[in-house]
Amino acid sequence: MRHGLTAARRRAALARFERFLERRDLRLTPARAAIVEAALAQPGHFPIEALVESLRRRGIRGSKATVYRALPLLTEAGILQEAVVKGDERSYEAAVGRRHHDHLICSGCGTVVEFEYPAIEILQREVAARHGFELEGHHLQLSGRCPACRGRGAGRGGDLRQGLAEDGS
Amino acid sequence: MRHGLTAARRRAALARFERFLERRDLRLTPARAAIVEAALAQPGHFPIEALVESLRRRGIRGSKATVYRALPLLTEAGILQEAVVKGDERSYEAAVGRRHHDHLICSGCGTVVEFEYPAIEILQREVAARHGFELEGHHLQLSGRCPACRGRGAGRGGDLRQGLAEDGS
DNA sequence: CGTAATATGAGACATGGTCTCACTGCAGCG
DNA sequence: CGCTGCAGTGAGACCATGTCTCATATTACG
Ligand SMILES: [Mn+2]
Ligand SMILES: [Mn+2]
Ligand SMILES: [Zn+2]
Ligand SMILES: [Zn+2]
Repeated sequence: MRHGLTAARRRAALARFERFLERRDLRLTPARAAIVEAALAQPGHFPIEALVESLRRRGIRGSKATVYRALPLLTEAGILQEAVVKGDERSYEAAVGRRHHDHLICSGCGTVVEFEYPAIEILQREVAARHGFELEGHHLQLSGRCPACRGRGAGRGGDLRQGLAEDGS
Repeated sequence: MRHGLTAARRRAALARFERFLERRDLRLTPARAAIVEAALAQPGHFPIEALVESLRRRGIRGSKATVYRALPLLTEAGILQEAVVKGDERSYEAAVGRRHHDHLICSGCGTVVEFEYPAIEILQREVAARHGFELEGHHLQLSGRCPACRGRGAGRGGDLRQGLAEDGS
């Protein structure tokens, strides 16, 4: 029933988005709806460019500008969340049926591991409170050498570019 | 004796850098030394561009390329540390006589508050270990509304960040 | 010195992301 | 039903940060 599930997810996301937009006096236009769908259809972590590409492939018009304009909305609506920041390019991931989590990245092969650690989240809120801040968000990204890369030790983070091992789904 | 102090700091940094470079079979060239000095002379958090600018102003030649090439070295040597990532631009800060810390940024006015919270650091190591990673570094950046901006309750009320309550499957 | 390895500098280049602006489609009005 | 006002859109010009190239300059060292 993999399909029924994603359909449900999509519906849920659209509903949520609609509510969000209404609160903001914005409209759920065809373009925005298409972006939501395409976003949810992306696998695991995806770079923005992939989303734009995807829209274009689906024949649906969708310009870079529109996508970039929509992203903050989707994020604030809780449909997407920023995932990994690698150098200059940010990647996102769906956030609808998922619990919040952060990322651990291998500096050797690029593998990304997700982790969920409530204790850390709590301490973050604690820190913010201690400074009188109202916490809105955070970005936590650990980096190190994965088991595999540690084994083959040696070569200075070599250049085994892109281990798209990811995880996603 | 503000001056004696910075001088000492500078000497310490240079010594440390030299040791580091030696271990790596690299040389402490005039350019690299100048960059170290200029870096330590920067105030608080500074964007890379400011460092380049500073070198140029001191009459010392120092090309963008050289600075960018040196930055990872200074960082690994523990003389600088990446500070805040705001949009596309990274800023650094001196790390010599300082303890490691992370940042809390106000989304309203941009104010940056530093905090040190050992418990979080420990948990991070815990997470890495749990996944068999050898932790090399991390980036933690909280964002929220500072006391001042909260008071002035200005716009942007909306988005109450999604809590942990979720689920959908 | 002489020579090879290393480092530097100026600027060309790549690239993610933002801005501009003409245009479109639709809600509200007469 | 035509207007009209305006949020929204799309194509691409534009911008800024950071990377690469390659000719030149230093350095180590026999
Ligand atoms: Mn993730
Ligand atoms: Mn700091
Ligand atoms: Zn790895
Ligand atoms: Zn503030």
